[in-house]
Amino acid sequence: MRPFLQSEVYIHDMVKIKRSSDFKNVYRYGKSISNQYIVMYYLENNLGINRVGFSVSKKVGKSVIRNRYKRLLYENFRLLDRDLFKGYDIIFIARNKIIEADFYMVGNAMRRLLTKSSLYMVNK
RNA sequence: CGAGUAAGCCAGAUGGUCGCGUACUAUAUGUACGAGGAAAGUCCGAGCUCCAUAGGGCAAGGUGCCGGGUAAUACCCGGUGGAGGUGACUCCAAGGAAAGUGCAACAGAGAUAUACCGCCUGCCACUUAACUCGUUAUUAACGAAUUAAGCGGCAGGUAAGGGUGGAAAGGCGAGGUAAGAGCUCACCAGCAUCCAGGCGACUGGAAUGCUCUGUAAACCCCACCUGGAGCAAGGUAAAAUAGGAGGGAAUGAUAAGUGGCCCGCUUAACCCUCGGGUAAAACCGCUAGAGGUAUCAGGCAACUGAUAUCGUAGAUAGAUGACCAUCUAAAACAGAACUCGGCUUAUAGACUUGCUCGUAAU
RNA sequence: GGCCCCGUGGUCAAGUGGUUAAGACAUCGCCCUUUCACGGCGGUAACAUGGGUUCGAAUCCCGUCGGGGUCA
Repeated sequence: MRPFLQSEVYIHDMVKIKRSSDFKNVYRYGKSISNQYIVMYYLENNLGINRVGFSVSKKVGKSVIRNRYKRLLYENFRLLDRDLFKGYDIIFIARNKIIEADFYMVGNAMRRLLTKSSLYMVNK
């Protein structure tokens, strides 16, 4: 795994998972949790920061649709990231039913998953 | 006013808060720029890169009225012919079936030539009728010959008519004939030759000759075009047990490049020497290009030329989003991935212009 | 992103212009059996889609849609 120095990390920067091996690692060893719109995988990474990846299957729609829901997932995660415990790799996978949801419904679904997985600092 | 037809244009805007990619700098509360008309399908054509500076032959594939435009095209423009529409106008893979081969199910007598029915002629047999002759005889009977009609058979002529079929030997009329037939004639249709016009497709005209099924998005013939692969090409640095560099041997046989085959070309192996520890990433290619806009000139037009002016994405888990306010309600199809020219397909709503037809008024 | 292949009943599939689209499994009904299975008889059910060529198209040509493979 690539060395990642602590000094490069800014507090509110979003770090994305880019390597195929990282994705496979999370899928293989991480825990999964889901609801009707989203599937979430998460795994401790011992880096002190959160890294996030998004995946939208071709079955969801054409490229415009897929890009839009990736952005909606990204934007919602960006708004929630500051209230999360740090040190996890998280992957969100959109399910087919997500095309029925708008921005707020995606955000609520994501918040419920993060609360259920105890990553969300509710009391802050 | 209504209906229609053709062409063009836009593809939410403005403001605020948070956020993303690239470039730059004075390095931070920074500045600038940041998806489409189809970015799509990947159907054509090119640039570019590698393989011979892309070579020869066969095969295979594509295009297919004519002329022009273009880097090129299967695209575009103008024309010809055909089809549709009252019209504006639209559509057409539109060479050759008279070079040859194949196929044409079922139906039908017969499918590229036929003779089933029918019509006509001749011969034979039978029946009937008429008339004549002979024998017996009162009418009448029998026999023979001739003629006519009918039915049947045989031989021949015919392609008018029948009914099938997508298609049946050019159409229709008259003459003609035993019956018929382009057999002959008039008109019409088509083909060949000729003359005139046009760069040409083709158009017009007279005479002579001829009458030919369809199918080439069946094989084929003719004319023209096409070498293969694709930015995951390819290169730089780095690099192994498989990769690289240098030198030698060999010019046979083998393998690879070469992705239809053969020839040709290039490289490799076989030996010796050098150097070297990572597994999937980094960088280049990567955006200024057959570019856009305006004016003038040429051209019916597509387009071309000159001048001026503009600066316009470059990601690599892949950059444009979220929310609020106003515009009546912000919504259609849809996301660059090397680039460009076309085609095809998808598309809410809004706008502009030309033309045609109908109705009414003047 | 590039390149290529394939779509025939519920499933597997034959069919390369011509009569009603072959067959197997599955399914439905009847018979057989005390019942089930096996077996026998019969039925339902399809050329992805839109055009074109042709007298005639699952087949030939073009477009669209869907599915799959491959290339570092």
